[in-house]
Amino acid sequence: MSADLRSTANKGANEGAGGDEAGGEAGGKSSLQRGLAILRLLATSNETGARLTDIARALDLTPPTVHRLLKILVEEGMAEADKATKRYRLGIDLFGLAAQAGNPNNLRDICRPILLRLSATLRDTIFLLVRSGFDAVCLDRSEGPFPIRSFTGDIGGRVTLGVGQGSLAIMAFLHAEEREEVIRFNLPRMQGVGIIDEVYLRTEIARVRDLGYASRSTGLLPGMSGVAVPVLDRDGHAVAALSVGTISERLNEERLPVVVDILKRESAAISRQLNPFDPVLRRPAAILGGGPA
Amino acid sequence: MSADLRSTANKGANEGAGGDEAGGEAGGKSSLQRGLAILRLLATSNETGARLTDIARALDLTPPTVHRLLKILVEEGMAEADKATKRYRLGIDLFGLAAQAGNPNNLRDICRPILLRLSATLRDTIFLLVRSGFDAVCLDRSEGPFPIRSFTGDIGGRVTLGVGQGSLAIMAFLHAEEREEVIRFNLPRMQGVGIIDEVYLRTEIARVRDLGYASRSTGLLPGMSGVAVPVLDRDGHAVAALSVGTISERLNEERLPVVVDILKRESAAISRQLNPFDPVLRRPAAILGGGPA
DNA sequence: CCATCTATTCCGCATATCGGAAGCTTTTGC
DNA sequence: GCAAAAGCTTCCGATATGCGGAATAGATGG
Repeated sequence: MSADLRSTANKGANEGAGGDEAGGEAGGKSSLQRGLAILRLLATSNETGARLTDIARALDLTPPTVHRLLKILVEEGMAEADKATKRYRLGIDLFGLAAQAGNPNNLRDICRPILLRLSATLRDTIFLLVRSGFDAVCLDRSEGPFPIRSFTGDIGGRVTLGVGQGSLAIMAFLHAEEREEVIRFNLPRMQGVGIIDEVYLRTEIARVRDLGYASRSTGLLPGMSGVAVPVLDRDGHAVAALSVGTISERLNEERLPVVVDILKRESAAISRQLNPFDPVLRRPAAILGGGPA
Repeated sequence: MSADLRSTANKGANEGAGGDEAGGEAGGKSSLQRGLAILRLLATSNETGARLTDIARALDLTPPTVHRLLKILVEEGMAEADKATKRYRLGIDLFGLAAQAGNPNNLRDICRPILLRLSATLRDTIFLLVRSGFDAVCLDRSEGPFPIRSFTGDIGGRVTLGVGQGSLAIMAFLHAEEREEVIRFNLPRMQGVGIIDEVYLRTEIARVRDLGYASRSTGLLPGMSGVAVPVLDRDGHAVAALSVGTISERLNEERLPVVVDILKRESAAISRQLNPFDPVLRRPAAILGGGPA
């Protein structure tokens, strides 16, 4: 049972009153927290949608409360009610919000064509990870055509920083003091999911720093492997990572250097776009060059 | 009955040419509304971030209130505080939410490669629009290399359904009764932005239905034009639209048929992916749970 | 070093929120 | 087709919750 990839990890540290333990589902007390809990719940059941009473039960709230909160959420565009099926889904307005979220320099937009290209070239799934606190978050993903895929990391999914090649690549290229902070905080969280031994972790980090990429054959899943390179800012610190997830056979001694080479080249391309001298013109923009298709 | 239907009515679309209207009014009354108002405000200032007092002033709230709400939002991962600059930004968790939002059948994932390909082929900006209530929402976008671009529609942006080629293409292929409902509701909203005349609108819709694509030379912006095709479900009703926005010169009599042809082909490809016989295997097939790439 | 602005804490008051109960609608079961 | 069950929505009083003024602490800048 692996760690949770979903965002449910953030249980508030505030367990004030005893209250009901049990499921410990959700919530907090403020209506804002409850509203957000509803949104998170909807996110997990968006394919089918959730009914009002389902939500109430899952979050241990009463129907009237859920009704009132949902009404607000719908009015605000954060949720949508399918009148026909009486089911609620996340609202599209959230989409507009998130298009801006946690996306420094429009990293996602910049990287998207590159991800597409990489997944087509390498025929494997490519991930774009960024750091968020003590986690790495999957900012984007592009599936390759290879029939066996690591499903790892839906967009928005989190991993403990240091677990997995992508987040290891990020960690290796953080500021030294930040890295120390992360190691200190994350070591306890890694129990059972990855590295337990601090010495080993530090050795790995040093190796990644040295090589410029992360690739450990002993993946979390038997038979699966990954290789990742950091995306560096102009100071040489990681802002993100490009990661390939595939079966171990496809990262053998012969192919690995090729993949690493390609990844590094694309990463450098991203860095270049991230650090233009003039931050305004981010696109090449060949003036008037556009002939008919 | 009636009351709760007007989901999308309140919020103005944010597409005025650069006119960014300060996030909007006071949050309302409930703390949930206020919290969401803060998120929306953060979305408009994400590049730079917003300070606590800025938010307080913009939303007409007191600093303590904003402070408390922000604290909750940060705890819940919906906002992030840059301790260094004392500025708040949207949190990455929003990203995880929105990856699921308003995205039936993972339309976005399916379409992304196609958008990329289209923008590369046509050298213009391609939009993917879906219907949301009485609006069309930009679900994705891929910029083409042509130096002059239609600014229309950031991701998440809304347009009144019926205004613009993309939303016209959707409207033309709705269920008849839905279309009537939309027309009735939207006609008043179109004053000044587009069609005012119901007869003309109906003529246009009929033409689009007939031709299978929407392309009016008289765009909203002088000199700019668009061409769009619907993305149909297996019943022949629109679930989305693919739209090209460019300058009128690039959609002349010679090129237009070519573009339309390409668009139609890609749209059909999307429809095919949308309507697999087995709706289950749409997802890549998760193998176990757990680790990052 | 003081002046100014901002972020954070505290606390009493009032209001917004909660949930039980009951009406109303839709679905289920027969 | 009817009765029963489940779900959705409205109402309303009690109370917890969130609000904002005032005060404190921290940052900024002259």
